[in-house]
Amino acid sequence: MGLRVYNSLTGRKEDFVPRNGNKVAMYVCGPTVYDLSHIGHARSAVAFDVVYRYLKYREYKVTYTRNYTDIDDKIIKRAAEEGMPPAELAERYVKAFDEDMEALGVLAPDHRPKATETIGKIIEVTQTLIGRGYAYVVDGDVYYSVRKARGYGRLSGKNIDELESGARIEVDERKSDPLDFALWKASKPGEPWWESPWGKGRPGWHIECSAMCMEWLGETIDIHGGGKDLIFPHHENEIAQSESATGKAPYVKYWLHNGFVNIEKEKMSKSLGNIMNIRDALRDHTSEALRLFLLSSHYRSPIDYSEDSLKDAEAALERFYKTLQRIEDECHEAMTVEYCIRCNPDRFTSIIEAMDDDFNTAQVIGIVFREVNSANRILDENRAQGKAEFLDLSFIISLFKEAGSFLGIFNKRPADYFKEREKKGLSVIARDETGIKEEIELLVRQREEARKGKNFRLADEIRAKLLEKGIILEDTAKGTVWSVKRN
RNA sequence: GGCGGCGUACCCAAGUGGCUAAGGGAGCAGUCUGCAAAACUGCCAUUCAGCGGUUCGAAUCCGCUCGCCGCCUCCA
Repeated sequence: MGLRVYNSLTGRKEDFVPRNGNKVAMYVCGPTVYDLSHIGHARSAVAFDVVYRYLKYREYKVTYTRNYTDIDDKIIKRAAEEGMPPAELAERYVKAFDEDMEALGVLAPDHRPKATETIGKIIEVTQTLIGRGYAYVVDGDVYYSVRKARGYGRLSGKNIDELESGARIEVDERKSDPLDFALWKASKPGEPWWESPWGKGRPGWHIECSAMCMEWLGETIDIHGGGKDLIFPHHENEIAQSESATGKAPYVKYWLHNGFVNIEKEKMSKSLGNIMNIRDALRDHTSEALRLFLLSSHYRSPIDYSEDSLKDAEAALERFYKTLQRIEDECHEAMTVEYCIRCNPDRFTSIIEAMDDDFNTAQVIGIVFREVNSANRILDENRAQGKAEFLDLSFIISLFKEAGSFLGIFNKRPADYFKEREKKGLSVIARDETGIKEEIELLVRQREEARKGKNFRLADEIRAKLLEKGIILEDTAKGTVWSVKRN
């Protein structure tokens, strides 16, 4: 059994067979950079990051391209509002997006082209479309003739005639059909522009992805990803453009679409005012908790973002890293001994089978936590019997490493995780207070003194006082450890 | 109106024809601990929105009903 993926084009899971041996060309629609990215962008980026990592893990030679849409109406509008050049605004949010991606542990794709760096190819494809009779020019605009496309509506399951009758599209008299869409837009005064055979103008939205795909990956590709909302019209239009420009079909062999992040069961939208930015979410929670939350459901299902979900994810992560820490402390050999992971096929292959089944990360996470439980059990037993049985533990460590390599979680040093956790936690209980750490540590030392003197009443008072502040104490063999309560 | 999806315990969430319905969070009890915490052990869905059908066998397939959501317009 190999990898199977759900293909939006056919509506079912299919065996994944790349077009050329083990080479995979993959393209994912990136953000339009006119504002900070929200957790919906995070979900798409993380979902396809896992796809990318897993394909490489399965030894495919993957070339992954994700674009930045750095020129469009929203960017121009926002730039005008802020009184800055559109290019500068776009650059600012490209940088912000990259920072967010790094925080989330999203690997950089092999190519990250910008629309504005691909104008030459966009013009070339547009010209080809005109030459082949699929597009027409009106007053410096160029439109694509949807009715000329073969198989239009196949991806989204739409029928052209029904689309037209129910169209809510503003009627532009210059288009010969309301369904036609712009490949090239003549620039209005004050807007950015590029020289073209049809005059000064800028690209339409859909064409840039077709052009960047061709430029960086080729005329046809294996995987194309994006959010579910891009299926229509964006991806439908991309297919029409690319296939009619190159004469090669299918443009994309496997279409993969991720589900939405909802807030209170409703889609995030500017009009509802319920957008959750990545950085706002990361103010109080570790980035790994956000990533774990995103990977705890299947990538195609809708997920509901809430503070509680993030807290649950954080609690789960703490459980994981506490266990890892225990192994490090109590059975260090397990960390260093090389264990042949495939020597324990039944426990290991279940994670491969889960991933092979359309990237079932939720199931893999379940398996990882089952192993967390085994590890703790072994450690308890070792403690009771005073011996270090590390072979099984080294298998578990290897399993964590393998799963972590394609999930992009579970692969920090425990100390680093707890450090980040502490930082986020402290910022919640004392937003601007400095010296809080010293204060806590002083109290902890005082309590240890009290305990040594068997003054348990004072010790308990100090513990209660700290708990009120949101600090939890744990008395371990190595001394008292404090941490910030989740909330 | 057209197209698509979903409904699994207190919450989140895997499982899509056949072993005891994963896992996380919360809760309850026990072990450990000065007491806690953590960890471990046990408990927590004879049942998968409801009804009917197919089948030796269904949470999983089919039909209907109810409820929720998305796309059809810029959107991850």
